[in-house]
Amino acid sequence: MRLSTTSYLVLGMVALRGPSTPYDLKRATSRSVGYFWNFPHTQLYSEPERLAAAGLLAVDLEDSGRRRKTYSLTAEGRAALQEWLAAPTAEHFEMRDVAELKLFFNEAGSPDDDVPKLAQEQIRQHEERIAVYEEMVARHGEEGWARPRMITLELGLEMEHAALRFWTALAADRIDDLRREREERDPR
Amino acid sequence: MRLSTTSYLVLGMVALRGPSTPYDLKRATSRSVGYFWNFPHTQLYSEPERLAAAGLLAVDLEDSGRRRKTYSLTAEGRAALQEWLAAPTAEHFEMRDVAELKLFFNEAGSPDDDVPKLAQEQIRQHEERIAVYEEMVARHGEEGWARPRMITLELGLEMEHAALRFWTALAADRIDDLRREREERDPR
DNA sequence: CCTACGACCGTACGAAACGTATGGTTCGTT
DNA sequence: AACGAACCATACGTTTCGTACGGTCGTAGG
Repeated sequence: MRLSTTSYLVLGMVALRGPSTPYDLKRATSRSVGYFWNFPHTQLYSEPERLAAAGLLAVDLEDSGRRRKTYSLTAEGRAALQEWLAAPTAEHFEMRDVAELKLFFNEAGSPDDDVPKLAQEQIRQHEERIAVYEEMVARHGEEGWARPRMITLELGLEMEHAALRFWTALAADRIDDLRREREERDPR
Repeated sequence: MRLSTTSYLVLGMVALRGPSTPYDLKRATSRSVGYFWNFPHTQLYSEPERLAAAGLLAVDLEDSGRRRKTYSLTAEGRAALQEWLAAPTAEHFEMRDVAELKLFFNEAGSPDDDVPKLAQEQIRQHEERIAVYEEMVARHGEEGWARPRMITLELGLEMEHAALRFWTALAADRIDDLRREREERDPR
């Protein structure tokens, strides 16, 4: 069976947390690995099933109430995970940034300049995300998270600051442009 | 009909370039907007068809040889694009970074430390991408590309540098760690 | 010319991912 | 005990994905 990156995400999560239900994974991923590997939560129900069918996870199902399924790592699962971790990674990260797209197409048809609004909102987004990350750094620092997991927050922060710098500078530029235009129309 | 971001990407591209075939779009996007909105090239054959059916693009098909279809923007298409450009953008960018995932899961099961290799390769990737972007800045500067399109390159560069800084520092840290371990085992 | 070959171009198709919408479960409150 | 809010699980129709194949064109050598 063909394993996707999301498959390994599931294996990795179960490896880190021990036996987990899909909902456990959902909560755990939504505030960690979900930030740099985007996916819909329904994958966390279907994917473990596939992995169990392939013998990489073991299922333990509770037959009353919520009918929770608890998945745990098999030896094969652990081996597959390690193999993936050890394998070379040629991929560059992939991005999907609507705001940047809009910026790119900006004067393609828009008579009025939508960029300042766009920049404003992006600045808000990135500041908010930075706050989230910093809060996590503080909290998990206390909790003594393992190094590799802490460190990914640093990368997140670097990226966010880069984006924030960009949109901030862009907004400033636009304001300068506008002032300059105004001065040209009506000098002094 | 429901328009996706990719739909607007197509509309935007046709708006910028004028009448285009899917293959034109493929070449044009692969070295520009494709860097911050990832998608498979087959979309550039199916999506314009959908847009044409919705009246947002007009088709002109050549009936011999390659049976090329040339799409151009209709008034409705232009209106849809402008509406989208003017609409507020709440989204934060989305990322998919395999390397970061591997870093996150690192000691989850790996007896040997795969991080230095991982970092090494990521450094290579990002340096390469930076070179590509800088080459584009130089070339398109001469060609007099419009401002908004030039400026997205800046964001790309900011992001790449952020990632590069991160992986470089990480690699340096690891080397320090290893030296420290070695010294502890065999002081002096 | 004519043919062969490599690069260019287009699309079909099966598999996977997506995301919404729905319905059941649990728990705390009154 | 009845209710409501938050919690949890999944079904299902739609879209996206990516590979793999087949046709077309330029060109270079015969």
